Amino acid sequence: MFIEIDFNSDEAIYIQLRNQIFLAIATSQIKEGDSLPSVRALADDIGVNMHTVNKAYTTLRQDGFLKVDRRRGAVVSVDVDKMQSIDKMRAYLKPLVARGICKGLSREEFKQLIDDLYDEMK
Amino acid sequence: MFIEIDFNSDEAIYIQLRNQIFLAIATSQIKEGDSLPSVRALADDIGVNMHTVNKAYTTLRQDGFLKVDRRRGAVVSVDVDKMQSIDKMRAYLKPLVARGICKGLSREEFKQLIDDLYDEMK
DNA sequence: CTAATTGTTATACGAATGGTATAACATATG
DNA sequence: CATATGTTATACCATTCGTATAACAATTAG
Repeated sequence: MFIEIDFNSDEAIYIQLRNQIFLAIATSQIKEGDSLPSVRALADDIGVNMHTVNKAYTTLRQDGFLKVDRRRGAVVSVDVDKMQSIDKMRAYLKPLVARGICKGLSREEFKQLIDDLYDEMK
Repeated sequence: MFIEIDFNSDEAIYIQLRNQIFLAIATSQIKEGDSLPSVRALADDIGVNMHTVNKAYTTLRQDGFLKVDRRRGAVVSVDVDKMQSIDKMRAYLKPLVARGICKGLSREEFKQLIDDLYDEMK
């Protein structure tokens, strides 16, 4: 699989897992309609407990990235709600932009980062 | 003061505190060289424990936003290291951009958010 | 049909984190 | 000298994170 967990990170495992699934979807390594490994299989693969994977899947489902089909497992299915997505993103970005301004980052430097990351992923 | 804590938030108090200090510096409500209230005074003001404020101040100091002067208390003093700031910001932004791409946000919409937030703060 | 695998849920445990509560110390201020 | 400061230490409680079993219903494979 495409998952790499850093067990020495201060970031929770289920958060790392969630972020890497974001990344895999964004970079089309996983596509809409694809199934993810079962919680047990993935847990076994990356060497963590089943519940840790289940927690990642559950948050992804709640945030509208997965749907669970009894016969197909966890299927990538992204709910798109532009308004809500933008509102959430603004809330996430706000403290980061504030931090950046404090550190003297210009909006051009910020936008360059966005461009770089988009180029890296798409 | 300019601080408002949401005690029902799932975000840790010391994180909310830190973010609002970011915001206050970014919007020039607090300026380089200004002193922040003492940990005890601010704790008393917003109704939390001294140690919670101390934790926020400590992380702000470690991240180069404050310096502590024995005679002047916690003084706003932003260490600027462009390279390091950009590297850190890229790491913070990466999972957010991935999330945005999944939800169908274009890079223009992303940059618009950045512009909005900059306009709001500066 | 049977056995195995699936998602889901429940419970329990240990470790770490978040927040509170006192207390103490050295330094600086009035 | 008395007060307020930043800092540190300890203790306690609740919550979270991760792990460990276990069980259940439903679906799949043989």
